[in-house]
Amino acid sequence: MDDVAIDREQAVRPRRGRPPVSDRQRQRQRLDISRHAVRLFAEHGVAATSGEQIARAAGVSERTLWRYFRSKESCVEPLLANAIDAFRAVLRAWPAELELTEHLRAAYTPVLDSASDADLEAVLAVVRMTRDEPALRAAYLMLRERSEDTFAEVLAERSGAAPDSVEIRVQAAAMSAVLKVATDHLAHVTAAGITSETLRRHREDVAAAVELVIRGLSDNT
Amino acid sequence: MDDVAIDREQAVRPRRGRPPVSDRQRQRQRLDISRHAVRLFAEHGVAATSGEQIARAAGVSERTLWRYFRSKESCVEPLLANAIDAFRAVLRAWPAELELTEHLRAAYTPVLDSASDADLEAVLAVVRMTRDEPALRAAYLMLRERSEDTFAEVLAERSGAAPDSVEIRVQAAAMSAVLKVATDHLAHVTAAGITSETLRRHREDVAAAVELVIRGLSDNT
DNA sequence: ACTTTACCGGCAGCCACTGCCAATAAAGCT
DNA sequence: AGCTTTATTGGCAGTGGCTGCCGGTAAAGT
Repeated sequence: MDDVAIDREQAVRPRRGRPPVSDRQRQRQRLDISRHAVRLFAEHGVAATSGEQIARAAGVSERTLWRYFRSKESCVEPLLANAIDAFRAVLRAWPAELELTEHLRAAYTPVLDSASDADLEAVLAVVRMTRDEPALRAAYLMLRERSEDTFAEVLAERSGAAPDSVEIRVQAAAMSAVLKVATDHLAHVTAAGITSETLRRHREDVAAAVELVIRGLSDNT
Repeated sequence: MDDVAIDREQAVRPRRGRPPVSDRQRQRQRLDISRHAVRLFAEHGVAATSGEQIARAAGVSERTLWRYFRSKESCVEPLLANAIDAFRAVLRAWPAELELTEHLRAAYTPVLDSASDADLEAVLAVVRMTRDEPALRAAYLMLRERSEDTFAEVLAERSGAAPDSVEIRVQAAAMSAVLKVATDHLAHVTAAGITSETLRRHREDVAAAVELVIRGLSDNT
């Protein structure tokens, strides 16, 4: 009765050897390394931080570091991805009866749900670094683009259009672009410190701009 | 009387040694290398193409190759930048009395002005490759973001707002996002060959989407 | 205990990329 | 025409990011 639940993949069927590390734990490990990497990047710069240093700081061998990350710069991904996921989660929770602006104003806060303020500070530090570190900027832009898929799913569900239609893709990309500009701005104005006022203003900016973009694009044809 | 004209830089003052290569010629050289690199990337993939191969194909030493490009993937930049510049030029030529949609419909053609059709084919090939080559995608996204500055200048001049204001940045980024999606789509549908019908449709898509984005965002406040 | 499966660390090596230096090209001056 | 000056080029050695490979070990089942 317990190994009958063969739904997909290899199901629960009793396996033989050592079980693979759970995705949960793997992501924890990646996030931990990410925090160390970002700190080192901020302290000494990306070029002056070696993979060996990151590995030592995180308490793993260099070999395993390269198993967890394909490049030095991609070490910042887990932290940034968490921040972006926070917005994706808010978007998914968008109730049908509400205008998007209202929902964002009520639910969107750039402080990560389960993470500490230190992570938010680190994320903004990375965004600030992307100004002078092209490799970091590239990694950041790649992450932002990946999030467009989720945006497209939600927007498609709302409008009834296909998630991979050009119209939906355009809306998702435009929304992502708005978030990028707003986040860059937030990173810039918080260089001297984060205040609740700047965060409030950021939420307001995002809510207003996203609404305008989506309204403009969905009034189509 | 002839070395008095010190306005800025070194002016016209008769210099002594070998003159530096003109930017014109340097860009020609970069473009030439770029064509070879893209061809090799398309034939064997990025990973299987070495810097030495690119250098040999372009007829320069490997050392000078690295002087012209900071990374292997950035060898695609000149070709892509030309294509993006074509749109920037169209945008700059936007006459005051015309709606943006009308202007784009009339003036925008993704065929490069002074370059051959082979270059357009190569550009679309690169965009197609970015689907499976993350490094190329990253380079592509970086170029697109750089073009946002020019977009912002033009849009700022139109609306009277500052080019680095959040509103203008949002418009420029959204416009860039629209172009990105439309270009990805064009690259996808032209995989089997370019027809004038697909190009016409592309122009139509871009004109319509850009207009909607800008209209939505500039009706602000 | 024994087998099986998966993660981990060390080692050797490839290659992208850089610093350094000698060689050469292209200009002006005498 | 030589000499001087400045800039580009190419070779060569070295660094470091990153990978393939392999043996050791952990965690499961039998």
